[in-house]
Amino acid sequence: MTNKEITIKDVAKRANVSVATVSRVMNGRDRVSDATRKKILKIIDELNFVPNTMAASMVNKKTNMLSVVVPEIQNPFYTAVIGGMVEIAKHAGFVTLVVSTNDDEVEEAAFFESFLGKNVDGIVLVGTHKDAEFYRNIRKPTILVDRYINDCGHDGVIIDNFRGAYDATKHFVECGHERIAIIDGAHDYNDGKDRYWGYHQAMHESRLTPDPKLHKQGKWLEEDGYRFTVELMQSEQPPTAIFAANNVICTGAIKAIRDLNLHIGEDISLIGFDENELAQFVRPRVTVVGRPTREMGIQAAEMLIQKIKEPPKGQAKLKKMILDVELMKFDSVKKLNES
Amino acid sequence: MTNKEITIKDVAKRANVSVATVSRVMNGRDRVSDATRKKILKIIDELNFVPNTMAASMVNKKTNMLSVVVPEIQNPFYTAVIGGMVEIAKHAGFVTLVVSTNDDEVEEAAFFESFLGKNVDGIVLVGTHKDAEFYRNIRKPTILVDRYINDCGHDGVIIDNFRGAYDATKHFVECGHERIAIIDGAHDYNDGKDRYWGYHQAMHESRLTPDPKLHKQGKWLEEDGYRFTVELMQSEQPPTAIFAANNVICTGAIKAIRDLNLHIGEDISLIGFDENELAQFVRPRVTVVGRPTREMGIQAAEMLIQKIKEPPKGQAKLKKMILDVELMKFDSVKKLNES
DNA sequence: TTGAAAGCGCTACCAT
DNA sequence: ATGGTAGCGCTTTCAA
Repeated sequence: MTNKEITIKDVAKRANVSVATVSRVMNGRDRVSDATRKKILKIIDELNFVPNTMAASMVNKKTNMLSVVVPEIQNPFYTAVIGGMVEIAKHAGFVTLVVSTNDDEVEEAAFFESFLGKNVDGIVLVGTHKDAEFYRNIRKPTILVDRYINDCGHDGVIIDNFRGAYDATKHFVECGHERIAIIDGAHDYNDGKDRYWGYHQAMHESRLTPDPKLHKQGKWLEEDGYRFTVELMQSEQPPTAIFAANNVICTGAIKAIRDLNLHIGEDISLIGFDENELAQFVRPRVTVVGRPTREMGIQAAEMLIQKIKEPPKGQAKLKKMILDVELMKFDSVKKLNES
Repeated sequence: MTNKEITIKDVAKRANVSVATVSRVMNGRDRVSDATRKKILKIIDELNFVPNTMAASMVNKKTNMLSVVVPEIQNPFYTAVIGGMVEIAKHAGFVTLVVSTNDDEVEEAAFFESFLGKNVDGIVLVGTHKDAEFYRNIRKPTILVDRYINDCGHDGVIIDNFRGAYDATKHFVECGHERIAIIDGAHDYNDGKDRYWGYHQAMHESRLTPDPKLHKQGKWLEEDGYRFTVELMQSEQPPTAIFAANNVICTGAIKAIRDLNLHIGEDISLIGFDENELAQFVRPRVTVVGRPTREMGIQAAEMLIQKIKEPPKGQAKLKKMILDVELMKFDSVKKLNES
């Protein structure tokens, strides 16, 4: 009745060999006579023996599992990153586990304390912590994605946020816009901050002074995208263009514009950052700063696996891979300067 | 230079106590004199000692980690289920790892063979396999969600798919529709099959013979929702109503209707299954069969944790929890029977 | 080619 | 209250 797990010992006993020999045939690298190999294989099959990977891991200190830690699993941007990562990892023989931190530092820390955090071979991390210290305490191969903190002690895969925002803003300017609003969230991480300053610089270079009333800063949430768009459009001097600094803010903006009975590209011009379903759906399509989401996961996974296979000796220089963004133009920006 | 991991032994040595005592203070349940406890705690802190959870797990056979295995992590339905599960698990002291199988049986099987699959304490599974055999071979506490196979040997949390489809179809009928189309995918699992038969029964009860040409069966994908909607609307005798049997098929249908320059609730009536962003966005909103997605994750997690804490002795009866659905009516169904 | 045995780092039982 | 020690199931020298 007691359904005792069967172990390597049982196999050895039944085969009249030592556990060492059984271990050898399981791992294949050591040589074993053809006769005994076959015998053992047969018994393994009969007994339906599956080795305890944990015991093995205790000895050779690896688990063949990676993890990807993201702030929220609901955001399509992160699921795309995850998708890219999982695929690469799979081909390299790793299983990937996904962990969502709810953008909460405590939950993030808890993961690293957990069984999981302790036993993965490497981590791709979209971090929530704002202090380099936290990252420096991570002692295993880790790649930071999207959000990067300087002096964190790990390699990173990020995109050119500054340039994305800069290009978007310039595009507005080229089309004759001057009252250009930006809706963003806290500048806790480099990504958001860079986007703001990209906007800022593009404005100044165009000899446009950004009107502080046109900078709406809240959280990186759809509801704030909605709320601020309404506020902007109902203000005394509404903008002619809005730059929505991430995908969900853009979603909120689109909904607000619809509810205000305004028309994108006509009553108000709009550019979003990162693709999102609604921006693709509405007509005219919304121009967005496109970023290679899936590719980010792929690059991160490759860097990570590389690092696991050949641990850098001593203090290798940190690598920061910056992937390019591209302004995907549709018709959500009205040309004000054409007759 | 060799950054050797520090272990319980190091702590014991430094504190002049046995490893047993150190183990005791770590786990707290055995009693230790206040003096030594403090001394040991201090040393643990100084040495920055973190116990190796894997070694502990080898002894007490639990890892405090659960996993939730879903077919695709991009689908908002699954991320909602995951969200519910993770929250409950967290409160109970479990870390949850998310695994996506890409709706591929091989990948699903691979998970169970992996380090992860072997070492979680329990699993919430939206399975991809179609044979009960596969599930019966899973030897740990497992709860099947959404897709349920009879004789699989595990408890389940599912919804009343039949009734959802039945109610939707009835609603069409009550509004005077007779040419009611259904777009669905393969009937590999109970959920999809039940939806079809719910539709079927509602039709027959209403003395309407379902026109085979109005049953479009492809894959459960957005592109098929799109393609079939176009086909239906361009056919000789288009339907007046379409039942889109899952969330992404509904998304495809909405896009197709938009591209055909038709109007929902006017030129064509539409009901979807499960909420989706587009159905919420378009005006008029699309009526959908709402299901308690997050709640499914919550219930599954609770059942799972319960089962882990008190393993059922012998052959307990299997529990299948069926959650209710609700037709969320908006204005996407035209009333044909009003003057 | 194979076996014996020493761990991996921890827990839990049995002593003291 | 504390220590000694036998495992957990496997891998990997070292010998034979």
